[in-house]
Amino acid sequence: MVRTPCCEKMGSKKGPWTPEEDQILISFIQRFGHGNWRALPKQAGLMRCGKSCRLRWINYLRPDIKRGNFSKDEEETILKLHRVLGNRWSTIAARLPGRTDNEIKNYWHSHLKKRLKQNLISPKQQCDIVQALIHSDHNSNATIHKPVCNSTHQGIQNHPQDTPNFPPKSCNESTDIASENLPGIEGKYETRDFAAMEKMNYENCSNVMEFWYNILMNSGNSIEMQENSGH
DNA sequence: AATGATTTCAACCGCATGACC
DNA sequence: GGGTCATGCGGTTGAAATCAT
Repeated sequence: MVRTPCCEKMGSKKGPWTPEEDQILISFIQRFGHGNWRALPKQAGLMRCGKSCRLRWINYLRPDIKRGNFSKDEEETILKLHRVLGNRWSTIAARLPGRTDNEIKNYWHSHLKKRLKQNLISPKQQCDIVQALIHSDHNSNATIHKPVCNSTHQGIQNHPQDTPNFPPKSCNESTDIASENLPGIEGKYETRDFAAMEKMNYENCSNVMEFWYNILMNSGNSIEMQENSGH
């Protein structure tokens, strides 16, 4: 399949945004919103492609962007979530209000990456993180985010791309699992999440906690665990 | 002060996915 | 069912800033 380019290559400006361009984009979005990014630059009178406008808005111009240094709490949150989720920056960003996936990704590569190797956590700690995720989701009515199946029995240390045979070849169809079939879990699953689920057999799990824990541990076996354990 | 090395981060690129026709 | 479009995501790049010598 031949894809058309996301924007006209000819005449589309690249490189750093000027304050004037920023102002045009902000004014336009404040007046008309951003229903169609592809059409936006033409309508707003910007010599940029829609993709560039979208990125500029999301990563820099949005009014709710929190700028400045990361707090200790934010740092810890990123570290913990990364252990569970891997390089799923947008999922991590969703839990840090005002921070963008790009910002977190940059911060990770420039500041936090070095700490990863010397800071592996135990399965018990992973379990704690999963509990925290689930409880925060229950409290906020947010969607439970899906960790990737890339852990080892030593604790999660690999990224998906570092994991051989991941995702499994047998799970290549894009299968959505409706929330009604997965009590306690909202939303759809990505293919690789389904792959993880297929591996550990969801039916063997008695609760959400166990389900996530099994995914994290990349285990085909059920484990004994009670939701809210330790409380 | 000069300069080369390293770090930071905004922006770009290519790919995946879902929606629509 | 297949093609196209629109969007979102993660990886990468490269210019600017900062640091070390």
